[in-house]
Amino acid sequence: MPKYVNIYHELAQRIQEGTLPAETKLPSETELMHEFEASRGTVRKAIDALQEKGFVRKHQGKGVFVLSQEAIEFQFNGIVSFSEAHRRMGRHTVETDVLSCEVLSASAELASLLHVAQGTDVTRIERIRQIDGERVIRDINHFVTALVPGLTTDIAQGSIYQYIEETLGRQISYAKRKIEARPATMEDQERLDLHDMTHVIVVTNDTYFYEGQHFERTESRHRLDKFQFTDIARR
Amino acid sequence: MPKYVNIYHELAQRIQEGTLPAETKLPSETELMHEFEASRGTVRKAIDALQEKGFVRKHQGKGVFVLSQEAIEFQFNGIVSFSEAHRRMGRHTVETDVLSCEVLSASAELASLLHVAQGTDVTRIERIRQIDGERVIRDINHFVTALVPGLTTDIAQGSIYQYIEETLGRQISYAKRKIEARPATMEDQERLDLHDMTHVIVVTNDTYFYEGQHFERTESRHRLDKFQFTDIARR
DNA sequence: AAAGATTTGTCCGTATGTATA
DNA sequence: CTATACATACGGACAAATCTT
Repeated sequence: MPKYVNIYHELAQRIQEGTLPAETKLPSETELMHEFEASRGTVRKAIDALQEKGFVRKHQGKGVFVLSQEAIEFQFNGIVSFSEAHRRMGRHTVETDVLSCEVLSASAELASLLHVAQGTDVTRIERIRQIDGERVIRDINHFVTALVPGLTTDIAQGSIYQYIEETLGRQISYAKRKIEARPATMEDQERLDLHDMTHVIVVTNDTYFYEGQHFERTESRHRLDKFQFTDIARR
Repeated sequence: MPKYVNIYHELAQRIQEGTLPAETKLPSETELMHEFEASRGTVRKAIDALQEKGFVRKHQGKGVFVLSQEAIEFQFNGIVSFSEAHRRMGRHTVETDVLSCEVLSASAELASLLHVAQGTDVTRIERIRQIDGERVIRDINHFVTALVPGLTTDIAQGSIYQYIEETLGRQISYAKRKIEARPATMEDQERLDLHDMTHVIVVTNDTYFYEGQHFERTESRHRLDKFQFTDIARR
């Protein structure tokens, strides 16, 4: 592991333990150089990483200050899958039913959305998520089969992202999200326990690999009262 | 301006102009060193910034590759105010009515949310946003008065963030957002044109200064069919 | 108010390691 | 195996912002 990563971990740990409390100043770069027997550039790289992750804030001429723990806890933005998201919340029963998992030929519309040629093989997966016994989320995934081969019902039952990253060894880079409310369709009413709610919240997700290939478009349809999205925006 | 920023701007411009098209490789660090008469570290810092902004992707041993224009256009995440957001969308009439702008004493609940002592002065602003003549958004802001002094109805009519950054000269660092659907309250029904819609989408926003001070909590209540949120998540 | 010390920001040059072609 | 390209690390110099004397 690179030296600056070790320094980063060491400092991050001190901050999380409280050895370096919020509002206090980090040792100066010169002091850290001596403590870790590293060059100034290496120490600076570690501190830059700490700032990137929201642990500290640098001020020219003043020093480096530890930010509040609260700011640090909010690092769980990024791409969050359904199961990841609910593990964080309170105790809930979560169950996934895979309704279908099939390879089909991309229509003109879908091909355009996924940036592939019409007729390209696409794997379509439809899943229902039950929380505490109620069917409240309906996920419809479309994967470019050539980029994400070997999908099965079994995999869809668990975490598809885990399969992509660990089994296929591909790295996910970024996702574009759109969140909006839409009138519930007939299919939504059939497959979800909507009670008398007339709308659903639709989260449209386009996900890209590190190399920039667009490999997925997913529509996630949520019952109004079971939807929540949390996020942190930096600038 | 620092040298690496100049190099960054120059390369970013070439990418946006198409002089460096997507999928192609950037000149190597050695070549850029000669072209810009800069050291390797300086060139690397510029390239790192390009990658941070989503223009390029670095690959050890291979080179630096320009990403698609589409990926680049999606840089407008971050903290987006109402008026900024609608300038981007199509042609719409947007009007803001300031219902109230008053300083009050923080209740126990509000004080806890804003991390201040109970009884601290808080400026409360309530605004209605009309799009194409329909009242569809209701914003309720709470600012810590000591941190954001001098707010008036006139300022609330325009952009409060612009006032904070330009007039007060303070830098906004990050915002925590929560998006969820809630049953419409009586006040929502009075002050918005909800027609028969029973729910609103509530965006709760907590905003922090660069120094880490929590200065604002805002609730933005949207009519279901006029809400849309777009965002890009990197990891 | 001015001078000096401290701390972070930028830039340079060099050397070596690691992944890829 | 060799060459290329990016990654890491070191050391030194000066600039800019801030704090102390």
